[in-house]
Amino acid sequence: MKQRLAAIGTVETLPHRVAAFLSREIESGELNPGARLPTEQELSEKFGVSRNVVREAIAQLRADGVIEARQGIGAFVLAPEQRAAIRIDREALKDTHNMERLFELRCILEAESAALAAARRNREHLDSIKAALDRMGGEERWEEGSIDADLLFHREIARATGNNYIHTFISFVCEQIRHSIHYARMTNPLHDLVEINVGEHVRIYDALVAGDPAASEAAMRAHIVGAANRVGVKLPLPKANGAK
Amino acid sequence: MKQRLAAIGTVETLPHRVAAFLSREIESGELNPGARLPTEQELSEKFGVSRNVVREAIAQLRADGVIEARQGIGAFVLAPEQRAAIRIDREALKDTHNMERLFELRCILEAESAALAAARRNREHLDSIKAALDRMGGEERWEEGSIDADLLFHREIARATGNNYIHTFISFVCEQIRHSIHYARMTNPLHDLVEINVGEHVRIYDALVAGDPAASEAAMRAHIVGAANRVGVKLPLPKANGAK
DNA sequence: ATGATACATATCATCCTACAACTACCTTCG
DNA sequence: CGAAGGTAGTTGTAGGATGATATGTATCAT
Repeated sequence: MKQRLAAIGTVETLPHRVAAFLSREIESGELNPGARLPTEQELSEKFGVSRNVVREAIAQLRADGVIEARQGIGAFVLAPEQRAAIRIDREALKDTHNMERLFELRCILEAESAALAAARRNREHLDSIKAALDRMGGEERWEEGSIDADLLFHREIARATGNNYIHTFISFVCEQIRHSIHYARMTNPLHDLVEINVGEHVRIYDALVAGDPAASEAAMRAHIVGAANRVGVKLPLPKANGAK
Repeated sequence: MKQRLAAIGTVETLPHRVAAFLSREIESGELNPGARLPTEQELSEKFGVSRNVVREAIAQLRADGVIEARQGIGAFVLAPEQRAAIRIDREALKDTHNMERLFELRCILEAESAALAAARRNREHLDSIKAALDRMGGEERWEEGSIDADLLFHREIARATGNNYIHTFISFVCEQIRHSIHYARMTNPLHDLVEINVGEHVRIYDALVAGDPAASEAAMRAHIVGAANRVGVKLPLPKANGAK
């Protein structure tokens, strides 16, 4: 858990800061696709860092498909759809509105995945899910261990779909929401009172055991809407009020 | 478009190769979470590259949250759920089975997003979608320009949800599928015969204009299942056969 | 003997210089 | 006027040097 906290409060290394700066310049439109970045030397002078640091920053942007560097010419901004990775800005997570959007995305992903999981889960999957459920029941409050169990519960369900990409995406989104809640709690301690609703989880588990896709989807949807509400986010989903 | 091709056939730079090697070692389980990586010097000797190259590779892995470097100690492998970015291995895209999984994920994302878009789209959104639709209709064959228009069509619908994360995720998944199909076509030229079904797109657009979430979702789902079939992928989705 | 302090070591973080590889542009020569 | 070649600028790679930080060890006072 110390690891986790260390990862959250990551020290801002120099290359990271340079990359974040350039990334925002691109995101905000100051550097349009096709535009050429300043040379590495210019950047190193501008930021007051060595060329090495600039290179590490550029290497990161290039790995993400944000820019393309061509030897002898320079580095150029690529179109947004050419991104090779999805990366979510930590700063943006501090905005409640973005947390709402994340919950919305999560609801879309997890609800239907729950239906898939219900159709494909096997004994081993159910056992893993049950184990996470039991760990969660131990504590009622929104404690670290309880949150871990909660996330594990959702990851295990995602794994039961047998689709590794679904697992990756759901894990990622859940983790981003975790961070977002983490920030919200720091600025507003009231959230400490929030509890994890075990009953909602049990209903999801039961539906998965029964192998009922529709019930699993409905239970998952209700749970995520409930979870969002408990942290102060209202989810205005059309599907939630029965556009079946 | 030349840019696009250049990006696909990206020259493998040394840091990229080192990062890919380490990444696979972690993915395959040879380096478990918590394990310590060799020192930068050891790695530079092992791969026969300068320490600078190793550092750029490590910077990349660290930015993705795959490893965590701690000054004075070393670099350690993090747990998969701590990843800060989603990145899909290009090699894996060459596997047809993975393409099927991607289509499944795409269907989940886009179907429900289409419902959201139907509820929230405004005039400007509809115009953008229509523009993409018109571009697509010009050519019948699966040509580059037509594919671009197709992807743009889907991106514009994702944008109409008003949720930037949904837009990002859908764009990303679509682009991965594009690459996957690209590879499939190289090894199996038969796929050249595949056409884009304009009718399916029109049905989606009409439902969006009508502002009908359920119809939009159904049309989108049917379209993606159809698109998957046309490239030789069968989607066994429970929702597809009426688990409403 | 024990505990605390200081030192040595290992490792990452950053900086610096140099050269190689590549590209665009300009010059020069036929 | 055209083409070959040279030159400057930029990224790619190499290697070493120094600073910052954590770990382990040795020394010393109590």
